[in-house]
Amino acid sequence: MKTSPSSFFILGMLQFGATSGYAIKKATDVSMRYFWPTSLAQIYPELHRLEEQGLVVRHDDSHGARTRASYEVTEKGRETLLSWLAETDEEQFRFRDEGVLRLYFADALAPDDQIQLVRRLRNRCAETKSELRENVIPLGDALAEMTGTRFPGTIAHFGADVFAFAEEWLANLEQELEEGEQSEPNAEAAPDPEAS
Amino acid sequence: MKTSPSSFFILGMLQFGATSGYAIKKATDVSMRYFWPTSLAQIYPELHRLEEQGLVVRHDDSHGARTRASYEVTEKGRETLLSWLAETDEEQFRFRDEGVLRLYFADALAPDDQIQLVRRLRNRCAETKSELRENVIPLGDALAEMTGTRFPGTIAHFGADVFAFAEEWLANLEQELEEGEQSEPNAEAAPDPEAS
DNA sequence: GTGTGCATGTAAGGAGTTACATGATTGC
DNA sequence: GCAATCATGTAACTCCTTACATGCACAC
Repeated sequence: MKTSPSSFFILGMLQFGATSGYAIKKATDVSMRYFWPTSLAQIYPELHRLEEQGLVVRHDDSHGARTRASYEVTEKGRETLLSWLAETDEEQFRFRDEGVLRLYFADALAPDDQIQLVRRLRNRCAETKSELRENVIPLGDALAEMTGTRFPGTIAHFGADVFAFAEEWLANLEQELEEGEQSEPNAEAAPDPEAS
Repeated sequence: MKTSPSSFFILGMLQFGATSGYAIKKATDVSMRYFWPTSLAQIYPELHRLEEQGLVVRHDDSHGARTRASYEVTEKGRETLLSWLAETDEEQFRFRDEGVLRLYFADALAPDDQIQLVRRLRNRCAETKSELRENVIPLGDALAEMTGTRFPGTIAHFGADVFAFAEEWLANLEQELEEGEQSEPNAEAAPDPEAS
């Protein structure tokens, strides 16, 4: 069984202080929802695999009749995580999004539907941006102030700013499409927003 | 068998003029590599499924002893594609990237290694941006001029601009980390670049 | 007493990848 | 003659999701 990015994700979350599978899921839903969504059905088997590999040890943390496991990262686990963090062969960005795929084929739509589609994509960017600004960034900033752990907040800022940029870009595209429709029904391809 | 985004991708590429599975793969490698990468092992079975569903018809286009299939989108296929394009329930953005995950856990690294990591991520953004500007955008622009099909070019511009933005953002972060390391070895969390 | 949240798991299946397997044609 | 490209597929495997299954604890 290979050690995949998901394994490192679990390992990293444990080192950040989440002790149980359930706790990892809770923490992820708040701060990593947009960057590394995960499910309990993936976390639990992964924890078992990490234990088999000796990267974590499992302690029993049951309260009365309610079972609870608490995991601890071993020295080997810490080393493994560190060497993964320092890996120098960064893979290519890949970014599979259904909305972008739709936009790619948008020439098949009527001009009005094209505008609708762009508007929906823009709204989606705006929602994600707002969610990050309102709920995730404050948490990240608080974490940085309390514990000095700053990168979770950095990621939240990064995401919010990128989504804000995408939102603006799509707003420009939307306006262009609207103008094209109004004034020149058979307009030729106008320059794209922020063309380089 | 459900009609997934990948099915629509194949369907859309056929309507754009790619006639065979191999041709779809070639076209994808050029223009959609960063947005919807795919493999032949996915394309061929998908084409068979689309045929079973009556969304495409297969013609034999063999040249002598070399077999070649040529697919044509049916009326039903066109309708299915259009109704997918016009769907109004846009799913949440999700964006799973190993590099971003590393950055999330970067607090575990020494300051110098943090800078190295950010630099690698920035370079990766820069490479993707350049590849899009130099190779993909010209193709998209040419397509728009020759056939009026403009959105493939729009996607290329969008991608290039977003990656350029991310590159700049990471450059700012890198500079901040460098300054923090030089002047204040025990610096508290500095404000993130372009903080909102 | 009932719903919400805590807590841990398994089963089934879809989506996507790499590796394997085969063979024709074209250009050097 | 040989390599690269055209062309089509299958097998095995990983990764990830949804749905299923179970049960405790606490607040209202």
